[in-house]
Amino acid sequence: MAFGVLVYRPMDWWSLINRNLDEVLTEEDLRTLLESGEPLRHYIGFEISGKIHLGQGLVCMGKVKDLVDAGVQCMIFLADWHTWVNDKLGGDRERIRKVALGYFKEGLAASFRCLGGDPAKLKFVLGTDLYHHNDEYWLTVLDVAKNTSLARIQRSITIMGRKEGESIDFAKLFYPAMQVADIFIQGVQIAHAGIDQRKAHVIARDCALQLKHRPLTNKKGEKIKPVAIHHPLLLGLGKPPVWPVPAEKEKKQELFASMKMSKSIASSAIFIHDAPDEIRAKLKKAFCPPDDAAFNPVLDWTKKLLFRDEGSSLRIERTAQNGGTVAFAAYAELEKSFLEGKLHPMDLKTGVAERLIEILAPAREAFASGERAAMLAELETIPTESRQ
RNA sequence: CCAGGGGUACCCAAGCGGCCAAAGGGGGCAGACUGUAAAUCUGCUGGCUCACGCCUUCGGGGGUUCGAAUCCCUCCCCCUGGACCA
Repeated sequence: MAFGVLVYRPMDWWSLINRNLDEVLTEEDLRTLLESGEPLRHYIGFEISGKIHLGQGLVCMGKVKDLVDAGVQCMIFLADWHTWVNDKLGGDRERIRKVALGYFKEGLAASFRCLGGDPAKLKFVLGTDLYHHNDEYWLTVLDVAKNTSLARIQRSITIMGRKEGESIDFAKLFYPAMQVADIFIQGVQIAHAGIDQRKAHVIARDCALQLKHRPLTNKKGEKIKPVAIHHPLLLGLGKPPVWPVPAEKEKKQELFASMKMSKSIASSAIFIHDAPDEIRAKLKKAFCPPDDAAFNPVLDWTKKLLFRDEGSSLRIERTAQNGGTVAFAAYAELEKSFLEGKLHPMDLKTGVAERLIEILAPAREAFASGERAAMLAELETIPTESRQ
């Protein structure tokens, strides 16, 4: 649904922006923003780390779609510098830049099309371009650094997919401050990422009112904190490292992070351009306990990918012997049926696979041949991680 | 720059002159069992071979030896601490 002219309808904005999220920091600040009537700017940053999986292609971009529909100016930040600092893609800056503007940009655009969006409405920004001849940026990095502590930066390196306490080179300590500075230098009121990026956003909010050089301000010129919105992560398709999952909430959170879809474990993830048979095969191998809904990747995906929109439905073909074809009009209905044993895991898997194959058709076609196929082929020859 | 500890197959980790293609675990793959996966059990898991066997591996390079992952030299890298700057 295209919005030729922006229509200011705060309550619609609210539900679009707020839905399917793990958290909003804070809801009150978001409300204030929406009611201000100011044009809203959003950003989400991506490390250029390899193939685009469904968490990035459908969950991240799904939220971007909501924001675009709500009339927010959305920026997709291609974080080539961060990628280099984090030793991804072989640590070659020129190659990273090339993949960012080639494969990655094209892949995110194709993902956006899978969601029914028009990529022309997205603004892609490359880190290198943002920082070029921009002393203000590095000033902002230092301003952020002056307003947080070393201990806090060290704790925040989990945003890089690093373990707390892991030995790292010093450059990596710049990463969180750079990520925070990206928000302020671009003047975005809405910073968006997965819940795993929470620590960076909390630092941004905590130092927002102290910044001297590039504070975020409202139209009255008052300093404000950026609103942070965090979408959930998808579960990886494999069995959780600890099973059964302990009941304590804190442990659950930690564990959930270790169970997220990871592109370094190929069988845990599906990529936007995977072939139909790969999608079927990966789902067939997925962990799918018939009596657990909380840590069941297939149900998790069903809920987050197939029922993200109100009014979604899922049709599952079954043989007459297995109960015949069924359709579910809501996730809750499907989950109930599954837990009652009326919907067999294998049938759920094939149903989910077939629907995903449909959804991903635009991305698959985009990368099937020509220039984009070449970009993908080239990417696959590059090691994902390495120290220079 | 110094001291100490390390670098072994996809990962962790034993081995410390021949019996080492290299124990053990994990992971992966295949099969059995389940209308899925998991769990459990069986086999495979450097390359080429049906196989005997051959070839390439133990951070890089160079030596010693009939023979080296194992000893010596040298270089590189990682970790812990120290020194330098004061």
